[in-house]
Amino acid sequence: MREAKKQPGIAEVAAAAGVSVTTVSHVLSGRRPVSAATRALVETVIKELGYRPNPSARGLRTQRSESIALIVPDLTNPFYTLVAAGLQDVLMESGYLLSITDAAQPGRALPEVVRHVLARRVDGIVLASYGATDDDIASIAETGTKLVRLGSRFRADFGDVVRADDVGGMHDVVDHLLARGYRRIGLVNGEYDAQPSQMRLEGYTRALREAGRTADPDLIHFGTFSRAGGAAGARRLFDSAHPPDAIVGGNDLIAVGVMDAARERGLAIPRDVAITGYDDIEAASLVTPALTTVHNPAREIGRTCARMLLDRLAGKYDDVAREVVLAHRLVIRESS
Amino acid sequence: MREAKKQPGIAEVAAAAGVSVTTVSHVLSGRRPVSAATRALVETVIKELGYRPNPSARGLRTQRSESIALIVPDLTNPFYTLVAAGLQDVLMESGYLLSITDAAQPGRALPEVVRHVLARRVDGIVLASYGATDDDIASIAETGTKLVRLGSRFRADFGDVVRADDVGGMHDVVDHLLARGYRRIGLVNGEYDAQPSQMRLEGYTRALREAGRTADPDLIHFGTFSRAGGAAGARRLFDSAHPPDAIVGGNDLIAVGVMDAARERGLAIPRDVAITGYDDIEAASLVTPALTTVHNPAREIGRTCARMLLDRLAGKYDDVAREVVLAHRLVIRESS
DNA sequence: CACAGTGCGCAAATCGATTTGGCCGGTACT
DNA sequence: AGTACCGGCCAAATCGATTTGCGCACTGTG
Repeated sequence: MREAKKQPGIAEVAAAAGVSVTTVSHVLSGRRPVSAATRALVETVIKELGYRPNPSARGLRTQRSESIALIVPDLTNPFYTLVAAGLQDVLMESGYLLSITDAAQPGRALPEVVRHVLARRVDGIVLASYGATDDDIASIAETGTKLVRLGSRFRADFGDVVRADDVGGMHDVVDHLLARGYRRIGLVNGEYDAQPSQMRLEGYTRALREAGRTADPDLIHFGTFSRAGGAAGARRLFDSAHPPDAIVGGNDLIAVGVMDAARERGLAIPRDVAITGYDDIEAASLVTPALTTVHNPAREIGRTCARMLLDRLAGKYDDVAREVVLAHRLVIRESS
Repeated sequence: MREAKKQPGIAEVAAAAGVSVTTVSHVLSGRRPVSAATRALVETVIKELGYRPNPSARGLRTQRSESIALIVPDLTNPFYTLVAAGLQDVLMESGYLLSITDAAQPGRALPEVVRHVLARRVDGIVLASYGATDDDIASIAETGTKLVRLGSRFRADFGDVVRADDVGGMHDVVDHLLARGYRRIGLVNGEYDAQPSQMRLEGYTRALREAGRTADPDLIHFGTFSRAGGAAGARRLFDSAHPPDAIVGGNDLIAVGVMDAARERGLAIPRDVAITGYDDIEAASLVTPALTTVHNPAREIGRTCARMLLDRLAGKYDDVAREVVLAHRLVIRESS
């Protein structure tokens, strides 16, 4: 452990360059013109000394932390890691710090997490957690922290929204199954009050309706967006009076759980029962048989969130909230 | 978008409580005694006003940011997300902010990432990237930023190290394969200069040696810690003069790639060839056949790193660097 | 009664940047 | 020639907390 060398401050730079601290600040921020000669001089001095402005001092004065927070329901869900990577793509080159928190742990529920990041005075929040209540959103809004929500229903007073076209995606899945001749199509979904669940349900029922069929409530199950949740839901469907010949999962993790359950029952996939997922996480192509699913452009979603947040922080778009809907893509593999 | 309400400062709190800002600060920090009555008064006022100290102001004065950074080679590797979750477990309750960066993107290589987090004056860094050079480490050390390295070889002047017992883990895997009667055991490993690669190689060769056999260099391959890398390495081994009857992968992702390659060749697992992984990520239990692997206590590793960093920041242990080695556990499934 | 000791609170300096008002010399315009 | 303007720089105020030296009032002791 070597000893810490004291980092130079703006005053040292100014002294070494023979100018005032004001001038140094101006060449850094470009808020006022500086002659080319002076600018060059200051810049070389900065480089020589390895000067980096102290973010605390800057933040104190500007009332900005140049950091944004990502709040996800579950960090181990690969979909969200990809979103995080996409955010990082954009944020790092803008010098922003990205902090990532999941609200999946006991004692680390959403209100706590929100308090935590608000206490740190982040400039913006990307909120991907369905369980968010109006109170959660309100507590963010009243601090003036910019907010972009992921995959939620748009509300003008709740900030921007970035989401994929879940309704359309699920519609495509069901269409595909119908085209393949499956007739009793069940749905094992995630949390009932989660927005993605609702939108995927909507796509499912709409596709059935447009095909002149109607959804059988016995074949619709809500649980959690997890492998265990999928297995539990599938068992219930398999045990019903008229078991399904196809099950669409609310996401890929659920679909994997459905596969577990199908195997327990000795059902062959896709002969006895077809199974589909949603998101197209890495694991979707790993399982056997490979999972038919809908590709969700997670990384692009992350990038889009970052750009919207940066635009907002730059004062663009004034106060009109926006909604961006990204395209999906059906990926047909072996499970259907 | 509601309008921002101005957050109260310490001065408002002091005024409302009828005391000086000093006193408020003292009840917050406990650095000097405050009478019980005053303390109670101040605390209720703080709660009423919803006061939160401004981290920039505090950081400016204390020269601490109360934030730490995690740098991983690849955020989409589930092992690292679990480490991140473990860090978060410990850090959040201490009020620290965790920022997570991967160094996997073009234009986002390790030196850049290190510069980025150092510019943000984080208090500590958890570095999980093998590719770290001495220069990278030195640039961290000279800023006085505390460092904990993950899975690297211990060096007293490079800060603390937390790692799993990779040598022992791989030893167990090979022992297990030998016990099952496999005789030509190949190794498809990750990056040659990565520490985990080296330690896993060591466990592999040592186990063979102790069994009175010697490692055949034709059966050892270095590539990348990824699915594609695993497939490529396995193809080479399968094409060699005396192909292996078992392949141990440097990690689970590699093992999955090896499976891909085995399937291409029409080899049955584990009859024609046994395959093992390392880390025990979620996907290891998803693939068919389920993967024999070594459970790596990722979350616990993350927690341990966080505790060590916090201890260091609290000034414990002075300057003596420590190494913590965590236990592993062989998980036998269907692929061997 | 005087004096040392102690618990508690205040005023002011400080951290390192940004930002604003103003000064100075030179150019353009009338 | 006089006035107005402007580019380029500086000095000083400011952001919101922490920290230090000091003073006040009260207690216990010789």
